[in-house]
Amino acid sequence: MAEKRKITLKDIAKELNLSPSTVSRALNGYPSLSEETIQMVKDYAEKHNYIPNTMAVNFRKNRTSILGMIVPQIVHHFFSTTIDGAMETAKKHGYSIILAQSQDMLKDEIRASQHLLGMGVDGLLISVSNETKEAEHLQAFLDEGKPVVQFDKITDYLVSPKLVVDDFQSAYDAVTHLIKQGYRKIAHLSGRMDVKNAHERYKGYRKAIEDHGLEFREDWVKNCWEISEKEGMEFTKELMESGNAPDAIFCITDVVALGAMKHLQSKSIAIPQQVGIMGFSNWMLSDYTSPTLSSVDQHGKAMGSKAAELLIEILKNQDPVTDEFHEIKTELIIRESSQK
Amino acid sequence: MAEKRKITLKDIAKELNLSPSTVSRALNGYPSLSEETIQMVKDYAEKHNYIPNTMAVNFRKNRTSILGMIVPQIVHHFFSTTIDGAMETAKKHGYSIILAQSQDMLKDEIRASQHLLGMGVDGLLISVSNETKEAEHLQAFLDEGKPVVQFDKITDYLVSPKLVVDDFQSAYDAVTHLIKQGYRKIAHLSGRMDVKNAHERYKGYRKAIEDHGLEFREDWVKNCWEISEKEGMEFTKELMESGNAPDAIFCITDVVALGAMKHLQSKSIAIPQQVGIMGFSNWMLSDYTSPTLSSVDQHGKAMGSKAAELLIEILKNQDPVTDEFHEIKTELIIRESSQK
DNA sequence: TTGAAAGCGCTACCAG
DNA sequence: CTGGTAGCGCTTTCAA
Repeated sequence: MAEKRKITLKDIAKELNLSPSTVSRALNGYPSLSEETIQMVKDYAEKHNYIPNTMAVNFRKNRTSILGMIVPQIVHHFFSTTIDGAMETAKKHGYSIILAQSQDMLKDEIRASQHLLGMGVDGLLISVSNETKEAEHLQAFLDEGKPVVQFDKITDYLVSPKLVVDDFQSAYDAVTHLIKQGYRKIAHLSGRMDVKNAHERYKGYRKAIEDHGLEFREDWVKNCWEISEKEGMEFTKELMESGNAPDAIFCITDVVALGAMKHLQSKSIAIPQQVGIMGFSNWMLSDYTSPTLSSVDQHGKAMGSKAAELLIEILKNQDPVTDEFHEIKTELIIRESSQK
Repeated sequence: MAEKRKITLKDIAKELNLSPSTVSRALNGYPSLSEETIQMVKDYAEKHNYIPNTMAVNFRKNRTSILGMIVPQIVHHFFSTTIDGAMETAKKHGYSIILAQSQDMLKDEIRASQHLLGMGVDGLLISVSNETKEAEHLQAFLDEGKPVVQFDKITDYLVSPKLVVDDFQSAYDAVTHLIKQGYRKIAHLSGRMDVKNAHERYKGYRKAIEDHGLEFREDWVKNCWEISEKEGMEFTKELMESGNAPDAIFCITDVVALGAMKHLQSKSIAIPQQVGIMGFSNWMLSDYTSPTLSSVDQHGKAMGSKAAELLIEILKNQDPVTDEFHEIKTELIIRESSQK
């Protein structure tokens, strides 16, 4: 590989009989320089294709213009949209993003945090794993003066700006929609109750049921651990074969809803006529299933974008990291599976 | 934000009455040091939580241990799996990845390349945009001694290792499967003929048709430009309403196949009985459509992983960048849409 | 086995 | 308006 000797600031200075400082200033647009000097330097730099050495600049300024971003999984429609949004905004402000994933395991999240911290990222965007019940590894960022912004899956163990959708309200609205469609016996395939989003959705579900004078039954709530299609199938089977079959199911996320639909269809139970289904997250595939799946869109791209914006704002203004909450509006997407 | 003063190599040296060089050597495991010195330094570093300043190391060594990766889109099942694979392998070798997307536009690809080059990445993994018909912006990496590895969507304008699936053979096999199922009038919703993958698939389709003595008709080949569901619907409509309706359609990718299925279903044409459908790429949703969609899995994760491996290999051995081809095996996934 | 010292490329402070 | 210069933290010769 042919290494091409790169021209440096000093080279330009020597060639132009200027001092390195002057050249630096000219290139970085400082005010107190004569027009002609600036032009001369810029012309020369352009002509000789000068590229500043980023590593030297980073080193000197003690910053990298790189943000770290940790999500549970990259191969996941919602998270990939948040990444998309974060990258777009980061780019706009001259930042790059180094990605890492936790696979929803604390061990991996800690490893990734340390790696990113070691890399010298300027700040961190994170959606924590299901297992994250403490935040020492994140506090380490704050201790080094590097701000952290949490989004979607958050932990209260870290004082930092937090960006979420209103899971409670979204679930409430989704279930209310089912009720308005005439469903009366609504079950819930929920998630782990120690995971905040899941718990909020559960509360929203329950509140909607109770506000509308419907019966709340413990045995109509099933906790999915892996949030998988398989669990959706199995719990739906349990529900339907119990003495008290529901006439609608509100699912913690679309993949669980798919499992529910698969089971019902295998038993020739008509969706939405006999049983209505509501998902959550609005995965891309929800529009392609048969019947199409009603869901709640979380506007992942907007969320990623906003999270990056918050972080960059803190970076630019050297703001202190505070415990503020921000909300992204959700959108109820009504398709076939929930319309009687 | 409370900045905590980080301890440096010099601090350790002073404290231990050693020279910085000795400390550096101790920490980096040089051979010619006494056991006790090494232990003393390591203990001290550990105890005082010494973290080397990556920026200084990068600067000094003139490398970042960061790989650049450019894909057309991140929010795309196949590409997100390649990213997953690349990240996993990169991590294993101590590399990080900075992502960028081209949105399938040359302009954005060039911008991203320059950005990554400026960031000082050690090498580049890229799947080029549809518009990439020259490679100056990629050659710039090679000119600086930074290796480039292309994967999936490649351009011949750059001499570099290339990693692809055998689109020709995969298409040939997929179409052959349709023929064996008894379909005789097979159409093809193809892509842009100036995009290599698309052209290869087209050739595979055509060869399979001809090898089995079936009729090849120009008007059974429709070129999709955006590779969208909408195009899938429209071209399928055209095909079905022409005098010569096909009895199977081989689609350039799954999303086009979904469009085809939507149109057929809107006309109550039975899949796979009346018309068989074959996709390509094996998007996650192919397993959830009704009927489920047969497709070709490209093993994206393996591809990303292998691409990273090739790049890191070059980096480690300082190998020259050569024009070698590597192949990832595909897998024909037969589901309902293609089985009469 | 260890130390001294140079220097990577750049920025920023202090002078003039 | 411009120059001189120190120094960021680390690695790596060269010398001892």
